[in-house]
Amino acid sequence: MDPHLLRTYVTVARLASFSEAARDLGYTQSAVSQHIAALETDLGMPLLTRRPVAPTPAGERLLEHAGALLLRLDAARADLDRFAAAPRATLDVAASPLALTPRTLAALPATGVTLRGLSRERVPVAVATGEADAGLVDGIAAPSDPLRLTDIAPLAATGVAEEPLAVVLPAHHPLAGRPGVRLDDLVDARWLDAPDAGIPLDRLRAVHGGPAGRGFRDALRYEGTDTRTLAALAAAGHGLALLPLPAAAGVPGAAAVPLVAPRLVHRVELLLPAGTGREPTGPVAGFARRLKG
Amino acid sequence: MDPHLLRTYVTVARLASFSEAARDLGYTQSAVSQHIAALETDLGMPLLTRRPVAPTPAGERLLEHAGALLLRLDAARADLDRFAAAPRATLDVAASPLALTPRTLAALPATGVTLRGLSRERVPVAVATGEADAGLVDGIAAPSDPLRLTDIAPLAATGVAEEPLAVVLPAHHPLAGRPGVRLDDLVDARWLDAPDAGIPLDRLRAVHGGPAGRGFRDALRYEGTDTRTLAALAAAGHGLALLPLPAAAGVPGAAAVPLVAPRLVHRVELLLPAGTGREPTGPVAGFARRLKG
DNA sequence: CTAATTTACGACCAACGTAATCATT
DNA sequence: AATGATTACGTTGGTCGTAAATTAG
Repeated sequence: MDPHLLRTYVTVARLASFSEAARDLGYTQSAVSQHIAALETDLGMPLLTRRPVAPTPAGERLLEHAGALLLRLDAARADLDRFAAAPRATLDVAASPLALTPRTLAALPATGVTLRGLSRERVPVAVATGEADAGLVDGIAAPSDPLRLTDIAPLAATGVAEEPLAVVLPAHHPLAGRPGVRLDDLVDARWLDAPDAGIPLDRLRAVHGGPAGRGFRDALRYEGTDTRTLAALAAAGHGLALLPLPAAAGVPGAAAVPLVAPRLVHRVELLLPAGTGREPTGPVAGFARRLKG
Repeated sequence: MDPHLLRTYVTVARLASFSEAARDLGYTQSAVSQHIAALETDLGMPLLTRRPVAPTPAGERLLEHAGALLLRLDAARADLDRFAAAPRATLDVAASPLALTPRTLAALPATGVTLRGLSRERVPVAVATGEADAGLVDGIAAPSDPLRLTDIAPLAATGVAEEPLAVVLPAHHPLAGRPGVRLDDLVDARWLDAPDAGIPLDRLRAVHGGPAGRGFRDALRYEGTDTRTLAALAAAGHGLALLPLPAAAGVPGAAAVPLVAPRLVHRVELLLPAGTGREPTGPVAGFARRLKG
């Protein structure tokens, strides 16, 4: 269970080839073979089938563990490096698309900022591994409830914004004129599945019916990150979309109907590296202060 | 950042001595010294002060990471071992004290059960590291909200019981006759701090006022795990206690007043190792089925 | 037959122990 | 002075690369 062996293993599994992995890692193919053999001996079970190279069921299981493990390892090193490093003059912010509201954008310093748009899952990773100094993630939750983030490393999360949710539907939709809509009424509707631009459908199913929750069939899947495109798709009748009310309002040809039940909000949280140490300094501190204050 | 070095490091930090750590780990003191030196060189900063041996600020930070890392490592190995192991004939259940309700106890098989009482934090660890086949944890949460557990490894959590909460107070207390009580009314009261037997005070502060929440001063700290003792302390006027209503009722000399605001419940969850693999078999499966069904 | 993994073997490096040295109380 | 951490150094075991053997498509 040496991290080196694990890193080799995940690379082999990802590339589905010993030789490719060797090239990728700067090893010889023989070394890779020995790594895998060592792991399989250590754990007492085969992890990969050869020709074609694919993880066995046990190997699949190991992949989950190994990924998280290596991530934590990188996060730990990054955190310690950051601990000793000189205070930074610039600010790298990782943000999921819907986390960029007028309010969060206004809090960014005027100069020296790099803004990196990432998917929701990758924002905490970027902060933990030191690729970003701060993160902004969005998600849906009950009012004043924290977001459920996968905790890679100890990160401090602070809520910085909560806004109502709205369903975007074509202007001619029967529910378009209503002052509010219940999620129950839309279980059987066709939805747009846009995990990066909007709210992922499985989150909807989760907050609604639990894991066994059927419903919320997807009509069309949009893999981009542009909210306007998503709203346009909804306006064109390709399916319903769930967006924060401010983002949903003012789309031509579409109506934004606030979601009134269940009581959910769109929430944005600020992610900063860990906690027990001293307070952040420099641009990060200013950014955090403007967001919280 | 070799796990061996990390394990040595946490041991040295825990025992505050190179020689003691060496004895504990079966190394010579020289080897321990070299391990620490290697770590400090690798990370480029001192981690421990010598004479007395104590972690530096950076070392403190590393301790957090290292603990989680080593735990995950153990969990991964245990999970893989379990994957290959023959189906077990006995059942080891780890449970926090208040998770043992009549309902959960009734679901235990008649024979071949070992029940291990642990603190709330240690139950997930026991399941993840394979010390237990299943876990029962309790905590407070909003109705039908999952508990917030530290995720050591991928564990499947299922809610198995939710019951109202009640404040235990002396029979002569002014609020004793009331049909219900609000937490707001009790912020300034003296509370019993019994993290293992009852609800920890910081959880109360967290659900109430957030991290800065003052109030809920502790009058007496009880470190045992016996709920009857806790109730007796409350009856004797040593402070208030928060318990699940069934556990709080029927205590001589004490009144149990249901908590009506905020809307919180005492929740018990069943913890099973990971998910993506096949379904559990043997006694674990029966236990889980009886609890869920 | 060809492409790719495994095995054999030798060189090198890293890890540990013994023992001497150094530092702190 | 005594306790305890560090440094020096020799031995051992493990890791990697080269190259030959083997296997599967």
